[in-house]
Amino acid sequence: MPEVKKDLRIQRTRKLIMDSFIDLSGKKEFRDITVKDITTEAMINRATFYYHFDDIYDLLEKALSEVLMVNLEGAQFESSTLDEGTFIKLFTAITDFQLSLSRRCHRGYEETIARIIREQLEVVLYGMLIKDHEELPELKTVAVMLSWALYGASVDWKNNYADQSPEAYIERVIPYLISSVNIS
Amino acid sequence: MPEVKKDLRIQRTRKLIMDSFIDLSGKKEFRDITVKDITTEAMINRATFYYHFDDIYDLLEKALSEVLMVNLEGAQFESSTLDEGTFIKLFTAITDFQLSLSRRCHRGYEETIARIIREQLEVVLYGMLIKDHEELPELKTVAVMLSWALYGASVDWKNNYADQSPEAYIERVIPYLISSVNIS
DNA sequence: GCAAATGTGTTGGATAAACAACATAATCCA
DNA sequence: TGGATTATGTTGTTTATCCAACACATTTGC
Repeated sequence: MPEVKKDLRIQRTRKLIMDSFIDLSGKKEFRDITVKDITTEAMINRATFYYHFDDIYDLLEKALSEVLMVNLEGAQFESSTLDEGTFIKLFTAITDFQLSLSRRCHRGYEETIARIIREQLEVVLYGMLIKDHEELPELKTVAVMLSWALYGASVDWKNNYADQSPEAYIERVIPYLISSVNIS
Repeated sequence: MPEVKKDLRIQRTRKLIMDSFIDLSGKKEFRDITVKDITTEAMINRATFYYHFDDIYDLLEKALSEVLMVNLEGAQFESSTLDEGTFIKLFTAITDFQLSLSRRCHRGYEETIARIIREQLEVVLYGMLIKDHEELPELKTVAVMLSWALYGASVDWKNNYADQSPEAYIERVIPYLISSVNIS
């Protein structure tokens, strides 16, 4: 579904850049990482960086999207519908992702990260919803709302319930969530 | 001294190939490694492999040379003359290298490996000899003989003295070696 | 405060590397 | 054995990447 660029050089170069960036993120804060650092580490020319990304924020965005997408694909959302089990898996994928981020200091970019997570969630959720129903504009909105809900829950879990497991946190709520939606 | 190719693409591609080859060598025997394996792992086109290397044996040769050269540079031969200390360091560099090889199964290529080690040694030894003397054809021959001597000693150590340290093995002999050379 | 140094983003021309296609050689396995 | 599959090298064309140079912003340190 993401338009796959096939030229091996493009795949390889993007991988080198992303890997270098993730590697550097483990060593210093985002605001201390320069394009020069990344291209030196990746052994590519700086001009080549700009061939693939608008700037370092564009890279941040795409790198995070990709990492999150890998997490989500681990939940095999593509082959499943939106039942309780996949709902829990989605939630833990988000919390896992946020945990891995918190170890790599992206302070000051919470807004960006939040948007990335929500946007990806939205795509995944919509993909699942149209398996049970048909393609409707209303389902787009449902996906938007559920993505905000899941993201908000992950923030709440991190701030107030980090002592219990993400699974426990979300399982606890699901029955009430379903009934409250059914009522309306 | 090795003609340094400056284009970043060349450096990067060679590194990718060499790293992939060394990586694969840790997983399977040399005779089971195909060019396809290497290029797939390195994410480069097979034709590009042949742009840099004649064939897989050429790669074996250059990869081994490079690894050995790194070992030898660790001994800082460039800044030193041929005294007892550097002699011992050279010897341990060789035995270290052979040990690392024995963990990666290059069975059937002992001849190639032996030649690579001797040729590299010869270059390094000659570089040291002309610091104490001047550039003479005779010193080339001395370098040849010493390189054979050191290599032969490393084989003997591996076969018959592996229970003692390389340092002990070679230190033990150096006094006799020097006097026997002085006599003649 | 102001140089000097370092980083950003862009360009045009040169070149390494991808791709696709081919012929041939080695390997597999029924 | 023999046919199928897989690996080896090679080639012409296309394209991604390099390089060098540029103008401009940001940071650094005296």
